[in-house]
Amino acid sequence: MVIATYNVNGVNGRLPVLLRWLSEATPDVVCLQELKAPVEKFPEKAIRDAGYDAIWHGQKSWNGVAILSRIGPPQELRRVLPGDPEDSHSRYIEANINEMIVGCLYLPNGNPAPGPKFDYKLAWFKRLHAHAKKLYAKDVPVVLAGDYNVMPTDLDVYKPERWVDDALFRPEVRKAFKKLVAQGWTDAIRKLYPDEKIYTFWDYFRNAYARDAGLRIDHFLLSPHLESRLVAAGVDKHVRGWEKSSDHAPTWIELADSPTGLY
DNA sequence: ATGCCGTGGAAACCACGA
Repeated sequence: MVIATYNVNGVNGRLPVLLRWLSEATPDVVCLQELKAPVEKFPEKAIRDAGYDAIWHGQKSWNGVAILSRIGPPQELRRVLPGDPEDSHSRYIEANINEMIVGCLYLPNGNPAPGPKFDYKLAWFKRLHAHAKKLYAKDVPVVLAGDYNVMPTDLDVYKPERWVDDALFRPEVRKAFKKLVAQGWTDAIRKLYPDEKIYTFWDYFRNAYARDAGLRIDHFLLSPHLESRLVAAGVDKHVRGWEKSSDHAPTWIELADSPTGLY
């Protein structure tokens, strides 16, 4: 089974790219971020025609997350990260798919830092930490996939010294990610490739993609049930080179069949 | 060091992204 995460940067503007990648890669489950579309403008029919059931949580102009599946309809568990009734951003959606919990998240960018946006990012991280802890305690297969807007280590940035004061790389944020993983989660890409430079994002400007001036900010955190089944992972980097591409590339993991064969 | 590119929405510019 292949699970992917892809920050599409506008699901309607990128629809041809998304559909092309879906037909080429045929992932079983896909977490999308940055739909940039209200709930009623989600391209449900095109996604369905591509063979996917979907749930989504959008809002006008910004944010927005979705979970696609071609192995059975995602059963929605929640569409809000608990802990702040005032939070109006659509940044989290969670589903049960064949006895596996899939959390799709779009963590706030946080720039400029310091400032209210950075405070919001850290607060969101704290809520994610609390929720992830509860999910972990369920002792069931869980994957938390999405755009974390964090480069966990120096290896995840083309030029770390340039990013030390950025909200994606500041010590507080790296520490928050580390603390989250320390609950017992596995960073899937790093588990398989502990020493390799692997990026999931390249800026649109300054020729970043051609220079491979990238960042690794899209991650999969796996509970122990799924970590034991992890057989492959990668980034569909070439998609970033397509016309009208998002600035992120689709990132994926492959899991061996479960012992029960259910998922 | 920097929004240089790109999106969406409103209004012919602005907010936002990483």
